[in-house]
Amino acid sequence: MNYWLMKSEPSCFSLDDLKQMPNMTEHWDGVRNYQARNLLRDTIKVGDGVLFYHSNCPEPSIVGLARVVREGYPDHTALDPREKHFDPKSTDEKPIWFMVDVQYLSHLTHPLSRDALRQHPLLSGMGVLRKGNRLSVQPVTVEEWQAILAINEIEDPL
DNA sequence: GCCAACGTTGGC
DNA sequence: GCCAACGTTGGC
Repeated sequence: MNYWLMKSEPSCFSLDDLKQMPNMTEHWDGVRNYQARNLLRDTIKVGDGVLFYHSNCPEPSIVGLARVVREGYPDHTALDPREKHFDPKSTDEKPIWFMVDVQYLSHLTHPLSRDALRQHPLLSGMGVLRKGNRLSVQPVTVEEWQAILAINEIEDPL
C-alpha cells in the first residue's frame, strides 16, 4: 500500500468534477513527464491512496481523498491528434505515456493550504512544498497520510 | 501577470 | 555530450 499526491488545476479538473463522474471514477490522463510516467506505469497499484491537490488557483490546497482503481495503462489522449496532449512519438504498439484510474473517496472537512502544511510538524516536509517541485504525481509517506486523516478526524478509508 | 525553476529540444 | 533557447509549471 502506497500513497500519492496528485495535482490538478481545479479550473481544468477539480475534486468536484471527479465526484460527478460515473462511478466517481476518471482516468488521470495528460501526464507528460517521464518521472511521473514511471510512477503511473510501474509503481502505482490498485488500492493505493491519493491526496487530491488543487494547484494554480487562489488557495492551492489538498482538498480530498481518492483511491487507485486501475493500474497503469496507455494514455490514449497521447495517440489522438485532436487532443491537447497529443504526442506523435507515442504509438499503439509503443505507448510512451500512461495513466491510472482514480475514484473519489471524500472531501476533507479541513482542506490543507500550503501554509497549513508548512505549519504542521509532520507535513512541513512534504514534496509538494519543495521549491521548484513540478511533479504532478508524487509519493506521500504513510505518516503524512495518517496525519492528514487525523486532522480531519476521519477513519482510514482504504 | 510576473517570474523562478525545471524539463526538453536541437545546433554544434 | 554540452549548453543556450525555449516552453511549461505553478506559487505568488
